[in-house]
Amino acid sequence: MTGAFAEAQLYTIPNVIGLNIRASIESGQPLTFHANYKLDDGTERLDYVTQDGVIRLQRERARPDALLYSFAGNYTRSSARDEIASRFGLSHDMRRIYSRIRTDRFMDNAVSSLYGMRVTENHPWEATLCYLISQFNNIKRIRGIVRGMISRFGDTVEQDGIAFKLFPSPERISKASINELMACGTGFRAKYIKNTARAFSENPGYAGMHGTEYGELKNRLMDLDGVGDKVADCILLFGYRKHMAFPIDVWIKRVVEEVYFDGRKQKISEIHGFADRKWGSYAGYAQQYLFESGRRNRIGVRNDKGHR
DNA sequence: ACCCAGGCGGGCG
DNA sequence: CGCCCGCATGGG
Repeated sequence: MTGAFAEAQLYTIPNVIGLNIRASIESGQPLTFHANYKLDDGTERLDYVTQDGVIRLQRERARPDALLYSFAGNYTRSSARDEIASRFGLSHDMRRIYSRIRTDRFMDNAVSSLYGMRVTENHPWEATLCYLISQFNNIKRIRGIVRGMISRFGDTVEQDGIAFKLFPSPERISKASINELMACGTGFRAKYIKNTARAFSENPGYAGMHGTEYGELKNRLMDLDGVGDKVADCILLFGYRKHMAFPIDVWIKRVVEEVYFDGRKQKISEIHGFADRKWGSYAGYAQQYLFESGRRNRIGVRNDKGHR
């Protein structure tokens, strides 16, 4: 895909201060599963597809506050810029967010080491498909499955004689057979994916429920096949900009128990209550720093002798 | 061989 | 409600 952009015109988004692209796309968010990131000789390059087209970003070491971009597919110069600005949360008030989540030494450290990492804003269907696949799975394999689904089921777009596969639509996924879905490595999740894709394609309203209140939207999402408490919170946080959502997976559970409860086991409901009291409407941002910091430092992971 | 992975649905008490 | 179990698949 990279070569196709060699002669494409680059546009500029100026005054982007303190965006950590790498941490934002390597921290288990939807772009982790299908974006391509490279750092060569001080230049960062990133490309990813949506249902609408292809986005390519570039940033040079000598101009760290300028995001350069190009696009293909159905994007225009301004719609591509809007996609990038929302995707990377360029309007997020990071000073306020950091002042609310730097509640203790661990969070202070996490913010320092991951400074500039954003909670990205992704399309609801994209987030839903990614986190349906994520359940009882690992990040490397999730990447393979999501990429496989893009190459098998994504619409083809041509630009300057080069073909691209876009992010697959719920319509196309709902029409795939269970066997076709299994062939991508989805395993027991194939039925969830097919049923939930059908729900999205039969009810286009799912794509535009950003205004619905958190609790009500969570209930709606948990009606979908394969969407439980954790996947719903991921969709709310990464797909609907609900920054109070606090997805609790095995990593978050371990980190919270280790850092805040001296290693004592806590119920999921207790951790939800703790996060809500401690970080409130910024809990989702706190979660993202807890998750990535805990994962990088393997907080609470036991070795083969059963010791910590 | 064994363990684990950004969990969930169904069945049971 | 809460708890427990099976679940596809591949990597360490």
